[in-house]
Amino acid sequence: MLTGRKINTCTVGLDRCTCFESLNADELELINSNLVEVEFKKGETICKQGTFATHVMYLSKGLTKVFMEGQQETLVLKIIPEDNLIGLTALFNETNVFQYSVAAYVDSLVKLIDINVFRKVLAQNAKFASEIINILNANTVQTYGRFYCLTQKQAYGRLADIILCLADRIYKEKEFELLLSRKDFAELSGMTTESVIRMLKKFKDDKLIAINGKKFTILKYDKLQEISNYG
Amino acid sequence: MLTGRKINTCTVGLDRCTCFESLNADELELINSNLVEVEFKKGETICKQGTFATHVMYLSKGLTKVFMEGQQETLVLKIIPEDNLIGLTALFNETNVFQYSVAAYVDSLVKLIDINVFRKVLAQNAKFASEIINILNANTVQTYGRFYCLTQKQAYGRLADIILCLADRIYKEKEFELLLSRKDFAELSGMTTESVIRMLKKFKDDKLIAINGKKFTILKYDKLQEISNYG
DNA sequence: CGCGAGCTTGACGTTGTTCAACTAGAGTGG
DNA sequence: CCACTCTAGTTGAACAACGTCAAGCTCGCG
Repeated sequence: MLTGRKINTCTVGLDRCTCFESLNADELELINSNLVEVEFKKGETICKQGTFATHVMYLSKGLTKVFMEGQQETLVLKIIPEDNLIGLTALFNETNVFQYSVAAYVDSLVKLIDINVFRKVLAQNAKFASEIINILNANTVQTYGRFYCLTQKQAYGRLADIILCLADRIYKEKEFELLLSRKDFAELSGMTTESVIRMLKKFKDDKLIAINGKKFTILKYDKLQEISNYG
Repeated sequence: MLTGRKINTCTVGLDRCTCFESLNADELELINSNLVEVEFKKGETICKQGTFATHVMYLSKGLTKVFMEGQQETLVLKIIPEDNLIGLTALFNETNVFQYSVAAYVDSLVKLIDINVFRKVLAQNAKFASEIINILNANTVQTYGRFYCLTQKQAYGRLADIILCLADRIYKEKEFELLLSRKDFAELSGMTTESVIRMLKKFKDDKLIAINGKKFTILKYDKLQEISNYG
């Protein structure tokens, strides 16, 4: 049986990351003096699967996707909204290589923190380390949820899921301007562009949502929720 | 493009966990004096999704699966072999509740470590915390791999994958006695029992593997690898 | 010897993909 | 201001991969 909270596809990390609050002045200074802020345009790659990880990143503005690239298929692991850390997984691992790529869905601002500085602070501040463990665990739980959805739910359920997720956790409005192309949207829900379009149309015909170009409006939240739960 | 290492379904955590080596005598003593060892029979539930997490567990003997239970579907997140920690995800999270269940594939021995004691040691020993972060990250990377496989590869690829994984990482032999039922095996490869059987038969007919009841022998490792990569 | 759980097989259905064609809108250059 | 192109979006028909269902089989065990 399911636990109280429903499993959903929505993998967006924490609402915002507060871990830096446990650093003392010196540590903050150390981090800040080894930090560069970089702007990425919509669509640009922020980090590339297989490259050497030299920085931990903090997304101060924008929206990004974390994804794995295979021969032809790509899998979106999660989406990361503002005020979250990116690339923690590369912190400690044998290879020091990014296991995934990150790309900007919209114009984004990223702070690059030297990975060794980050490690140093981790090694000397157990409170901070605990916070990081906290973040990693929250991420893992989210990923498990998405994993479940993408493998066990069928397409209508996944689509309903993603729509609710975007409304609830990204835009925080029942009506929103989807910044993604149909292709990106399809990738995110783990299906083909054609399928997304057909299913969106079905939702539209059934009056569950209204679509006007890129503008989405959720009309029957409960019904979508039901579809998402049912599978 | 894929990075050098192939993505595979094999989610088995670290080969063995060495994190306790970074504890000092007092800390070890603290952990050990708050530790109970429990035996679980094959099939028994070690921890249940939705219950309150009171312990971190260490699997000293056996083989277990970590899985999420939905309405009817269940998803195996990973399998955990001997000498690995279980339930780290529950360490810090708002709800303190297990997001997944764990069950024994075979008779297993589990050490239960009081979660608060574990937290205490974490908070005072940054080196230990780093080790734990290391483990969490290794787990995450493994899970991402499995996530990719289960969503992007088709059934033959997944099956080939699992067989190779069991041979390489669990049994460490090209010939092994599968301890799982066909049903468990199907669940692990993310398909139905019937499909597993049909596909195993195909592999057998193609002389890629030999099957004798529960005994599996890999005949053409390279070919299986190819199928696993291709999808 | 007979029972039952797990295993195996076949026929059939469903879901979602693939492929190919068509449309609409956004820029571009004459 | 109008072709012209290019890309994203949309639609339909055919198809493939797996799942479902129902039936039979096997083997260990009482």
